[in-house]
Amino acid sequence: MTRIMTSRRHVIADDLRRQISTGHLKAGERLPSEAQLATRYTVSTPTLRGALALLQGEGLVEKIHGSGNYVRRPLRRITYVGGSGTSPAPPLRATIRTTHLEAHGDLPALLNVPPLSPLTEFLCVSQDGKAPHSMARIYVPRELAPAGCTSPEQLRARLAGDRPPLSEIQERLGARLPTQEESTALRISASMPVLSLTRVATDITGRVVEAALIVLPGDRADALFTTRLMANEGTPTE
Amino acid sequence: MTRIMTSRRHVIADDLRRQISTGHLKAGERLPSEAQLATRYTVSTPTLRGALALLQGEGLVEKIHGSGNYVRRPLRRITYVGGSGTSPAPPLRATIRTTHLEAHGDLPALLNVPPLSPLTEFLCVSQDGKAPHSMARIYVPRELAPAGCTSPEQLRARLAGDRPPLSEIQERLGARLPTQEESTALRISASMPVLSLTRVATDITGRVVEAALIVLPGDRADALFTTRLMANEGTPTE
DNA sequence: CAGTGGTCTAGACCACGAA
DNA sequence: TCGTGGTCTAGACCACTGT
Repeated sequence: MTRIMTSRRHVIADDLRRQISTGHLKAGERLPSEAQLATRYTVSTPTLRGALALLQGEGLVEKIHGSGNYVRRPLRRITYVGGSGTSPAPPLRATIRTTHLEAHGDLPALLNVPPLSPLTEFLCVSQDGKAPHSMARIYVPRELAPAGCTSPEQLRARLAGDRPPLSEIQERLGARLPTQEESTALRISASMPVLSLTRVATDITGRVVEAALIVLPGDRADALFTTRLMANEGTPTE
Repeated sequence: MTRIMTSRRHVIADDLRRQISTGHLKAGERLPSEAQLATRYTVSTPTLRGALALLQGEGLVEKIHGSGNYVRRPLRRITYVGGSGTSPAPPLRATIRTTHLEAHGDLPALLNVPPLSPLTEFLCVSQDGKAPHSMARIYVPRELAPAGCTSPEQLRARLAGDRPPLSEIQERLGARLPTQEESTALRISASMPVLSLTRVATDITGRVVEAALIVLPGDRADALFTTRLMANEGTPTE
């Protein structure tokens, strides 16, 4: 149908894509300046920038203002494993910032606490080498987060003791474009989708122990859920 | 930081967004032509189109080539419920096309069958009123899909009888931009992310009974997974 | 400072949709 | 056919990065 959609930027993008995939342009390498490329392809700069925007949207090229366009290094994929109540990827370094705040916005409903009740937030940015790989905000009722807890792992370990055990983990996933903050933190273009994950953990008393808002870059992350069915599946009557 | 990013298209987009949210521009209504809007805001057409592209990316505006820009109707959200082995949304009408083909590409690995083995594909596009809401390709080994089965539900019902019961459902989710086919079928812009879901159902003999590739539009769909934990959670020694 | 990308202009021409 | 959006040009000027 609309298959002959061969605008100039697509032709140029195809050519650059080929040069990248054949190793003619190597990972990390800087591309010629946009002006040079525009001359080479005999197009105007907006057209050439359109071609680069396509590649940027595919995660093949990273633009750095004032510096140039760079071929992105191939990225290790990460898989978020659902249902376990643990954060994205164990073997990654993470930068954690702890903040005390009061429940506002969606948080009271998420955590099932009154508005303005005290919470502790852990802002975690996990790294894989130099590249950021995920960003998470973890919220915990403050009384469950003893002072001195600087990471959710510490917290979980400390809570494992005399607290009622967890009973349910609910995870909601969506796809959207990143906020400006997210695209900066994850070093992705504003047009790269992110997998947005909201995880709520409830203990057997029905109390919400933790809510996590996790953002994973769409070009190198996915989420995996495995459900084992018991031998009682007769008619799944909704 | 880069908070003073007030380019013209952002100013224009903000103004149009406000007009939409205040009802000054009503849902379904056609916006003035791009030329008129460009004159009104005293910008060039590429700049105005940049503003519309922002709104389009947010799902507020739908462009129809040759016809105009329209305010999108507010959309009913749909939630895919994971772990149940059923397709997106029961109360929606679906258009189904059945095709016979041979396993190729990723399908042999997904279904754990030899390449070129016969499969049946169900292409399901579910509708909510006039708006498409999801798109799914469901693959079944052909010997499990008796002729006359024209829908996965029929199929499931027919298989419920003497077949070994299901034992595991694995669901992998990612966020990405739609293919051209998907953006057309789902009537979303090419820059609107989709939630991509791959579901594989295995029976207790280890045989893959069904693989489904499901695409949900990011602006009106999410996926929900609920995990009930048994009382054996000691130390998650991962 | 020089070089880079970011934004914008004021047109032009083409492709599509509806009457 | 005519009005719509889609693409493109050949510049201009601003903002950022690195030396």
